[in-house]
Amino acid sequence: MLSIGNLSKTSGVKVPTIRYYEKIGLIAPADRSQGNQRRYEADDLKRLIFIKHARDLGFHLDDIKSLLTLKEDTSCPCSGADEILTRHLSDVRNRISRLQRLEAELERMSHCEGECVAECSVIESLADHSHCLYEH
Amino acid sequence: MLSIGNLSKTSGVKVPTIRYYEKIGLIAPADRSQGNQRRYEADDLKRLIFIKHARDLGFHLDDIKSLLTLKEDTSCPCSGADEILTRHLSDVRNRISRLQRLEAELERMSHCEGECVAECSVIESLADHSHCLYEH
DNA sequence: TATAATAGCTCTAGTCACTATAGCTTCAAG
DNA sequence: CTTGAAGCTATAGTGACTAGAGCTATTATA
Repeated sequence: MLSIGNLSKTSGVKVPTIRYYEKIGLIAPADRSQGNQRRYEADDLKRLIFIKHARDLGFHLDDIKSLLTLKEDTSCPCSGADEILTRHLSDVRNRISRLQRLEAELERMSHCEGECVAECSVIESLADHSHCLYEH
Repeated sequence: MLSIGNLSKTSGVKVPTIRYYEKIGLIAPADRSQGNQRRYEADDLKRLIFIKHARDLGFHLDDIKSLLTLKEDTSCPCSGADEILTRHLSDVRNRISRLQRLEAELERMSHCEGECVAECSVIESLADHSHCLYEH
């Protein structure tokens, strides 16, 4: 039997976040002690670690909910899980390439040599889109 | 004299977003027509394009506010602008490398070959952190 | 000039995934 | 038995918008 504080320490998920997950129905309402405090078991910890792990990997709570449902239902083929992952992976790749173009742009803008703002390349670049390397 | 709709079209910033920017003080309250509709001039368009541009590059509104202030004050040296940019650039680089580690992890997890969830590598990977390549 | 469609107005609430605060109660250690 | 840490609920705030309701103004066409 774990208190919410211990569950938090063991899982790495903050206490208010655990309560938040309960509130939105991502985890089941916890059992309560006589004094109305939450008490958890090993299974709850497992579920929370799964969630933590998926969040660290950037999955949305919605997708995590779906993954947990798939996990529960041992009969159902896992193509659903694969689809969620594939979608997420392509999303991540998208974000990477957008950020890399951004990086190039920012790199190019940086290291202003002007002394006053009138000559500041940073501000000039931001003001005038036509200097840009790519469309955005 | 531009209506908010035309300002929106020309700048690429959505109408409600323009009103939102006014509300939070990022742009000055617009002049009004006799019928109380917002009317804009060339300078307002310039400022909005600056903002749009900086947002596209991922700057926070707070930083954009600072950049606009620096832009206004033509006397002040632009090291402030350079600092904001440098900070943002390192933030972008951070995000890129985190996403790349993520990508590797997701790639490794993907293409589940199991038929039922008990064998699904995606779900298994999420449940068991010890399979991971890096700490997260 | 009349009318209808489009655009604009304000205000409130919702999004996502938490985080912070206030004011209270319970628990565990000494 | 006391004290301090941990727990409880409920509400509000974050960032950067977005959506909706219910109204008014402008503009294009008949």
